[in-house]
Amino acid sequence: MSPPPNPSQPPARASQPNLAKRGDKRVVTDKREAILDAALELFVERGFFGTAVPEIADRAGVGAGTIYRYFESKEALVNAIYREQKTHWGKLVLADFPVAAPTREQFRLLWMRMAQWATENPKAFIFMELHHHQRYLDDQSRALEERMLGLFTAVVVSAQARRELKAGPPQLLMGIVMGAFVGVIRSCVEIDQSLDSADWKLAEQMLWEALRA
Amino acid sequence: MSPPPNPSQPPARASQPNLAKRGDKRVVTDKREAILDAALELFVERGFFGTAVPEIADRAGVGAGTIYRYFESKEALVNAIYREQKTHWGKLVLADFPVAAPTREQFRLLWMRMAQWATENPKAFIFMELHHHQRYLDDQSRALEERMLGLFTAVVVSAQARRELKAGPPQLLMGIVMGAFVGVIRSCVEIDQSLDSADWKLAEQMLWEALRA
DNA sequence: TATCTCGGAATGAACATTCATTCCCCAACG
DNA sequence: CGTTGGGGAATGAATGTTCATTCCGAGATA
Repeated sequence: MSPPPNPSQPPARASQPNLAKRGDKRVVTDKREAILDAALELFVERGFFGTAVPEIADRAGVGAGTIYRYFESKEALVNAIYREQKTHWGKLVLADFPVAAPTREQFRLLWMRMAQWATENPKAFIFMELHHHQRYLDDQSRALEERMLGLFTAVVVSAQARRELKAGPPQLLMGIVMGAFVGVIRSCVEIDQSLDSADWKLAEQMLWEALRA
Repeated sequence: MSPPPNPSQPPARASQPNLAKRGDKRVVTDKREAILDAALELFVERGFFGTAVPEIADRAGVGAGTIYRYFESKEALVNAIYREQKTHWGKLVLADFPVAAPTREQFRLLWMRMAQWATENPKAFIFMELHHHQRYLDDQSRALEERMLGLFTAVVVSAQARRELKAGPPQLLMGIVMGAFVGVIRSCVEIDQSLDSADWKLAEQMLWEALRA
């Protein structure tokens, strides 16, 4: 019953700085980060169950055991990635959201921010899409998902109230937009080249025409 | 080296009718069908690697070994499902396609047929979407996919030539439409209730407004 | 030297697949 | 009409493999 190293708190954060004097967190973060990156890629390529933990270790350039110093289990790892990406995404997309702006502007902003983020992190986007609602996501991840969904729903509902969006189940409108967005990402990930900004604008225009009242 | 039963040819078809006099194929088909159905559901719920073969057997109400009388391997099983569904879907959606009709009509027809099929077989639709481009799909399945994609691309390109659809990469337009469609399906599978026809029409209208020139 | 992180072989559980056996159907026979 | 035997379908325990997780010795740090 001797307490094992606590994996939810990466070694360095728990102890005193074990790194170069200058408050340079990287020595610590590096491995954790490498693991997260490798796992993200592999989960996207092969799925959660299709990915073996030692594979993740190989790609991250660490030993298999090391993963368990940073994460309690494979499941904890996937949840960590999910939450980290979702949070990051949410912050970027919703930062300073112009609550009072016309819906047209709001939509353009959301779409373009999403496009930017997804262009820079296409794998991360696909990851979130893929793992959405999977049974290995824990309550905390689900709650996060719910919360973000709620934010978007509120925006949609209020825009509908102002008659700037078509009436209809908010779920439906959001499903269409998010689905289309994923479709766009896929259409470029599959070709393995990123969309140019003209294409993104075209897509934005198309979706707006779909949504507007 | 004694030849094992050939799994690609279900037992009954190879031998004399082993069933009730009346040319009733069901005794044979039943198990194969039950396996396909169970596997489809489980693959949708848990993914390919997340589903254990004996689980499939349980849900199908057969012994684990029986699956291997009908399919060479788990991989062969998933490919069989994929091809069967894709083919079925293609036939239904593209039957008597009105090549000369206005694009508006063509789109309405395609959308509504897809909606009907997906409403009747939501799991099948999600299955196809999920397994699309996975590495356990074999060349034959991929080729089928390509062929169907080609058909749709041709329709889009020719409609663009007639200036009835927006100009832009056909991949992009198709990605948006299919993505949005999946989004709609998801929005109702997740709520676990099927969309009513008004919602389907609304979605169709929205997407058409996105596409039209 | 004392402490702490790492790597990767070792471990036990779970899995896909196999195969010896059972079960079922029916035709032949008494 | 009841019994019996053959043949093939079905089964599920057994098999070898793969995997998530653990463990321990080796280095690094101080």
